[in-house]
Amino acid sequence: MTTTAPAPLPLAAPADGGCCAPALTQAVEPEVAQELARSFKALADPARVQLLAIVANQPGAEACVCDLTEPVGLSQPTVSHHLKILVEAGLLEREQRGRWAYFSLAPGALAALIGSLSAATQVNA
Amino acid sequence: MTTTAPAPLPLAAPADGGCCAPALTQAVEPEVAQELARSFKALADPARVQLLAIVANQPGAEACVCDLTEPVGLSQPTVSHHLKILVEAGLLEREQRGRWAYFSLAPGALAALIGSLSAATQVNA
DNA sequence: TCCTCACATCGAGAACCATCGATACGGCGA
DNA sequence: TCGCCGTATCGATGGTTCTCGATGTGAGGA
Repeated sequence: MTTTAPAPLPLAAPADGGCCAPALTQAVEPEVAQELARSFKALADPARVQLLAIVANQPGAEACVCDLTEPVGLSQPTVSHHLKILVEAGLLEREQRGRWAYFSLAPGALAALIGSLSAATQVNA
Repeated sequence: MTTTAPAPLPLAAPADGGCCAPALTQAVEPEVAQELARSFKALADPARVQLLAIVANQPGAEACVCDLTEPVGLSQPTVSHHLKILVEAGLLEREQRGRWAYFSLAPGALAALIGSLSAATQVNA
């Protein structure tokens, strides 16, 4: 499970810092940051953004690999590789139907990711 | 400007595809996808997510480099490097005050990014 | 004026990632 | 059963990025 729940985001205790401000030692748990970064890494490639958008805009919001190879202009193994990354990030879902593999948006995954990001960067002055 | 406006997201004309579905040739302009990926790449590192969260949670929502080096556990040049990437992505703003450099969240940048992502992946069946 | 401090830049080394051709796997029709 | 077709996996390669120590730069204070 890559897209973890938003979580309470526990703030670490502030320490009397150094030069200019007290500065809290941590704002988010390193694990949370790593999890967020892992999800964003899945979106950090133009091809994967395109794949996600194409799948979302397909009638029925699903597509098989043969529909995706041509639009992104990449070879079939490369597209398969990107799709695997998106599935592992929890952003896409894969369904084998006959000899075709259909990919669809994982419902709520993007919303959860956005929620976690918003929670982590919410200003509490 | 890295975080471009959400844009109308023009859908390309569908072409009679191959095996399973008609398949539109493109769902987002390659430029838009590249721009989105560029922004997400800035968030695709745990250190940068932590930096963003720490800055956001500082009193006044701003911090200088010396406040950030220790919490993320990286050397000062590395932190400076990450901060530069975040600034270039439009997520942070830098203000030189005396001999300290203060970093703060760029207002609206994250919201714009989320908006673009949502627009690109919105299902229009 | 000189020294100190905060930060940025440089150069190098290691790790990671995107991409491809070749190939393996599994379902389906003949 | 055999061959075909759609996908996934493998191995290699070139480019990117993360990280550090060393060094440069510019502002403040003595």
